[in-house]
Amino acid sequence: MSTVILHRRPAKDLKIDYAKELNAEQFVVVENGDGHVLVLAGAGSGKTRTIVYRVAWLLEHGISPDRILLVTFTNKAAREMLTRIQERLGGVPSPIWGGTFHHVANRILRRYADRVGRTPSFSILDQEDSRSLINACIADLNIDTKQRRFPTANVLKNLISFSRNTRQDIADIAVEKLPNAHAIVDQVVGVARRYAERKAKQNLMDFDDLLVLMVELLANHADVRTKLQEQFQYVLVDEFQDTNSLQGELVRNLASKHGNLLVVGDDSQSIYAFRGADISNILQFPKTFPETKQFRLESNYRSTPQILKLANAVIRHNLEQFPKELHAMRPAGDLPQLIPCRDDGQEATFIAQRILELQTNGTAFREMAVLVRAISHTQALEFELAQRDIPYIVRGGLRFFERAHIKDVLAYVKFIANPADEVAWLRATTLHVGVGPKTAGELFNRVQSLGSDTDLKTINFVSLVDKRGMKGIAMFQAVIRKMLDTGVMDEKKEKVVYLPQELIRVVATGEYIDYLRTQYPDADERLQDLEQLALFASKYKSLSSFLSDVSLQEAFSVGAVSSENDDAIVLSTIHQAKGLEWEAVFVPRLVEGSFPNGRATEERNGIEEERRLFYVATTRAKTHLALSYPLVINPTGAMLLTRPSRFLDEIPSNALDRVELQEEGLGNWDGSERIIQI
DNA sequence: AGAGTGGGCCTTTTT
DNA sequence: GGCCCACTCT
Repeated sequence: MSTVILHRRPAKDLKIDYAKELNAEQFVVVENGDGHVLVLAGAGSGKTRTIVYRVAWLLEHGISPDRILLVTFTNKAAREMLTRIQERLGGVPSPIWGGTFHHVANRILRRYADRVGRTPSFSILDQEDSRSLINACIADLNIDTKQRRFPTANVLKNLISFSRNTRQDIADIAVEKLPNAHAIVDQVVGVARRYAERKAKQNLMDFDDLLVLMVELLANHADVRTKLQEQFQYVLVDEFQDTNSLQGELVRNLASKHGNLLVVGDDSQSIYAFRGADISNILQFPKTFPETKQFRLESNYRSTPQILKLANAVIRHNLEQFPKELHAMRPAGDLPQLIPCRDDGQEATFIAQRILELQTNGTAFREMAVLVRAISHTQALEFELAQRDIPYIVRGGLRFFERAHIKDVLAYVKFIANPADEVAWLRATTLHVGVGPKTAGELFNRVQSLGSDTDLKTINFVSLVDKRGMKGIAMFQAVIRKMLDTGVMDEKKEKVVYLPQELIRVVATGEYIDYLRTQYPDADERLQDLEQLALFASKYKSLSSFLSDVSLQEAFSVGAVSSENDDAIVLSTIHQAKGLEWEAVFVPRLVEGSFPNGRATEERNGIEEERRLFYVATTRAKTHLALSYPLVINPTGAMLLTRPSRFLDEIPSNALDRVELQEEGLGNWDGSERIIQI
């Protein structure tokens, strides 16, 4: 292990007075962040602040920005941190390597794609793309999906993904997770293999490939490994509790030359086990690196003591965790409320009224959030908010880049970027009348067999299909030709380059408009989305960086594109609320089956993860917290009686303010309840 | 045979 | 509200 000696400037040169701007716990970390460092940071303890100041400290001590790797859970978090650092230091000359694991891996893999069996123009599959490719593989292998209740592409995708992220054998995972596994395990393995082959052949990567191939790149190519290990003098990882085996391996590897690996996390907030997150990364860290310095951030600046008391009371029921105690630094506030409601409609009414009440008392809409276990739980509330003209933004669920029309247009663009991409081809061609999966697949194979060096412009697609598909394919080809016409030679006269914005324009101003109008009643709104897409694309000069960002940025959700600064309530899944905070937080639908989620309940350690989710949700609140549940829900038509969430039983009764809505009798609570007219 | 359409059914979380 | 499947049309 090599030791790095910093060239420390005298303290008077520093722009930031670290000791003054940080509390003692945080300052110790910033000052002693060299070597292997584990920071156990409770909710609201200034984790982000600590990382920001640590990076600023490194920069102020002469570390070059490009030698710092800052891995965060979302790209948004990385952007925010880098912005804050720049503000504090008045600009940073060259950029820091910051972003998600997938983002960083993508950036490196573009450079070394040939080492992992791809070319630099590889495309990235999102979950829907993977699903359709897996479906194609199932069809390829002539598997009878009906006879033995073969798992759907979605289930298979999750199995394959889980096995790769946890680095376990797909057959073992299948046996563990599928009821009838033994009869079909060979077929499952076959699909997984075929899927991998087709991705390689078509120059595609799914999200997991970014991590797997990155780890393989380091393992198998000593020159690349040496270069990267040399480069990254300091590696910092946020939300370490949610990293999986591959990600743990990746940072350990990258940091091994200089030995400066600082990880920050909170085991109580680990909520991604379903995607292979391995809590032992954080629990075993001190054992892996015996010289690890351990620090704790236990002062909570975010929430009132009442809110913390509630959160702590519930999380205490989890057995597997680091012992820790969060101290509230804020003065006392109101008790969190518990509101039983007749049904989800009344629950929505209550939340809407309470939102207006809070706003009247001076809390801005943007300072309020409704956090749900599943995005579908916002339905009744969305209806209510719309009726009352309360502005809201939905985070979670379908993202902007996953909407059908956006993906349609991007399919054309992806095909231009990577003509071997069959997924993109299938999507774009089958939009046309008379062209289905069969015609599209056969045509694709014919086009590919003409040779990869054949110019797309000169191939006549139409001559390769029979009558029925001709008209549609002719239209498709016309669009492709127009797109190819926008290409220009790059400065070095080596290859043709395309501007993403121009490619989008060609598609979105052509026959696709007619398709939209016949297909969707809200075609006009969708056309506006396409304009937003073109606007977003105008920031990019390179096709591959545009397409990478489209795939890897969690980005804005639907509707949030232009209203980033608007004053609106946030409706979000708890997963997407990670790391964020609001003055007022509502957690509705606290019934068994919804939260804790019914399926999670059956999984191993599922309840503990649900409880951590509850902990994350409640600790987002600064001042006001309202928990509610409907006594009846109406999912498909049949009324369903509910049972209140078990987490509510874990809260001491003196930690809650039980509210009775006075619209009709809601059962007999004791006389201590407050009554609210609704 | 393959494309298109209408009815029944379920709905976790994400890079 | 979206997805899968079965049925009908070309």
